[in-house]
Amino acid sequence: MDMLSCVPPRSADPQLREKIITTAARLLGTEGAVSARTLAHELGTSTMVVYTHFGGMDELTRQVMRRGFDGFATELDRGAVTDDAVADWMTYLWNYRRFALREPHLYAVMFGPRLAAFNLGDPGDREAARSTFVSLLRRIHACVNAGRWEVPDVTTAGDAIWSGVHGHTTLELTGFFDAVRRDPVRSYGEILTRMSIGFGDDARATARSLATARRRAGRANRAEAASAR
Amino acid sequence: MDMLSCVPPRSADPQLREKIITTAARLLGTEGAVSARTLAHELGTSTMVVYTHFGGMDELTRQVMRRGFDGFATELDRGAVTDDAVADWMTYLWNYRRFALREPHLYAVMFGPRLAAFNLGDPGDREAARSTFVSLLRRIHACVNAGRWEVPDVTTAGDAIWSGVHGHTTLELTGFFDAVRRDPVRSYGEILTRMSIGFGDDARATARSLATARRRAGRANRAEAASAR
DNA sequence: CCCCGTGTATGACGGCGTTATGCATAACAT
DNA sequence: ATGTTATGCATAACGCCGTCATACACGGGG
Repeated sequence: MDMLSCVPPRSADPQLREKIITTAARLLGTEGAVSARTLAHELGTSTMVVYTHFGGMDELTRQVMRRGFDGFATELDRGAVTDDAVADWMTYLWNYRRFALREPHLYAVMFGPRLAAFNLGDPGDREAARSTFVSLLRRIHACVNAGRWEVPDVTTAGDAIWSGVHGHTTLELTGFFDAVRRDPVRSYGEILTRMSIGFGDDARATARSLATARRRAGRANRAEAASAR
Repeated sequence: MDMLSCVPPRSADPQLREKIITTAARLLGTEGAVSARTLAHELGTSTMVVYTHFGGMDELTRQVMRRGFDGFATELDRGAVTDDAVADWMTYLWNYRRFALREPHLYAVMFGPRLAAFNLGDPGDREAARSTFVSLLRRIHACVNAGRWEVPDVTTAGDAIWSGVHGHTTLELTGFFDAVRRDPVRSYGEILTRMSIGFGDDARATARSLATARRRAGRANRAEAASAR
C-alpha cells in the first residue's frame, strides 16, 4: 500500500470509474439511496470495484456530490444580469429552490450531515462549493452597487441569506409544508422580501422585484416541465 | 397479532417502558446514536424489549423526540415578556439556538428527516411541535401589537423566521462555520436583524433590541455553564 | 394442580459497509 | 518466448444494524 496516496490508486479502466459515478448518481436520483450492493448489481460487477476505485462509499458519494455542485452552479447562474439587481438576486434563489426540489437526494448529500466532511476535504471540493457561495455574494454586491441595499458585511449577509433558503428548502424537502397544508412558495417569497427590505430596499421596489423574479421562475419551471415531457 | 392496534400492547411493567425511553435519550445525547443492541446492553436486557414495548425503533425514537419537544418548549419560553417585544422575540430565538447546540442529536431527531413521519403521526405529537410554533407566533403578534412590526400574515412570517433559524442551526451543527472560520453568532444576529427591519421595525430600535437580547443570551449561557459545572 | 397468557431471551434472517483471500489477466524483464 | 510481478475483480466472510420466529419462564384463573 502506498502510504502517501490519499487518492485511491489509478485504475487501468477509467471508463469503469466514470460509469460507477454516473450510475451511483442515477441510483441516488431514482431510488434515493445508493448501497455498494445495489450499485454492484446494477453494474454487473462485485462490490469490490467501489473499493479499488474509490476506497469506500464515502469517497464515491463525494464524487457524486462534486458532480452535483457542477450542475448546481450552472443552474444557479441561469438567468442573466439585468438592471433589477434585487430581482436577479431573487432569481438566483428561486433557481436554488428549483434545483433542490428537482434533485432532493442529491441536495441532501450536498448539504446534509456530510457537509462537514466535505468542508474538511480536498481544496478542489471546497472550491466547488465556495464558488456557488461567491456567486451569491456577487448578487448581493450588485444590489449594493445599484443603491438598493446597504450591507455592512457581505459575507455575513450571505450566511444569513443562505441559512434562510437552506432552512426553507430542508423543511420543504422533509414534507413539512405538505403536512401543515401551507404554500411553500408564499413563505419562500416572504424570506426574500423581508431580507431585501431588511437590507434597506424600499418595500414597494422589493415587491416589484419579487413579482419579476417569480415571473422568471414560472417561466423556468414551465421550460423544465416541457423539457421533461 | 392485533390488527387494529397501531399502539403497541400495554406493558405490564410501565417502569421498564419509562426506563427505556430515558436510557435511549441519554445514549442519544452522549453517544449520538441509539441502536437496539447498545440500548439492550445498557439496560441489561435483550433487544426484544424494544419490540414488546414500542413495536420497533421508530416508535421509540418518536417517544424520545416527544420528550425532546417538552424540554424544547420550556427552554424556549424561558425569558419573561417585557416591554421590548422585539428583544423578547430575539431572546426566544437565541433560546432556540442554545437548545440545539446543547442537544445536537436530539435536535437532529426532532427536525431531521423524520420530521415528515412525525407530522403524519398521532395528533399528540403534532400538538407537541405545533405548540412551540404557536409560541413563536405569539412573539410575532407581540411585535405587531407593540407597533414595531407590520405583518400581513403571521403564519407566513413564522414559517420564514423558522426557516432562517432552522437553516442556520443546521449549518452550524454540521460544522460549517467552524470549517470556514466564521462567527455563527454574527450571522445569527444578522438573520434576526434583517428580519426585524424587514417587518418594518426601525433599524436603530432593532439594533438596541438585539443588544438587549444578546445580553440576556449571554446571561443564560453563563448560567447554563455554571449549572453544568 | 393444571393451563394459558404474557413478557423476555435466544438465535437467526436479510441488509449494510468493509475487507482478507484467491484467481485471473496484463505488463514487464530476461 | 518465457518467467515474474503487479493489478483488478470475484468470492466469501466479518461485524454492524433492525427485526422477528421460536422457546422458555413465570404469574393468575379455571
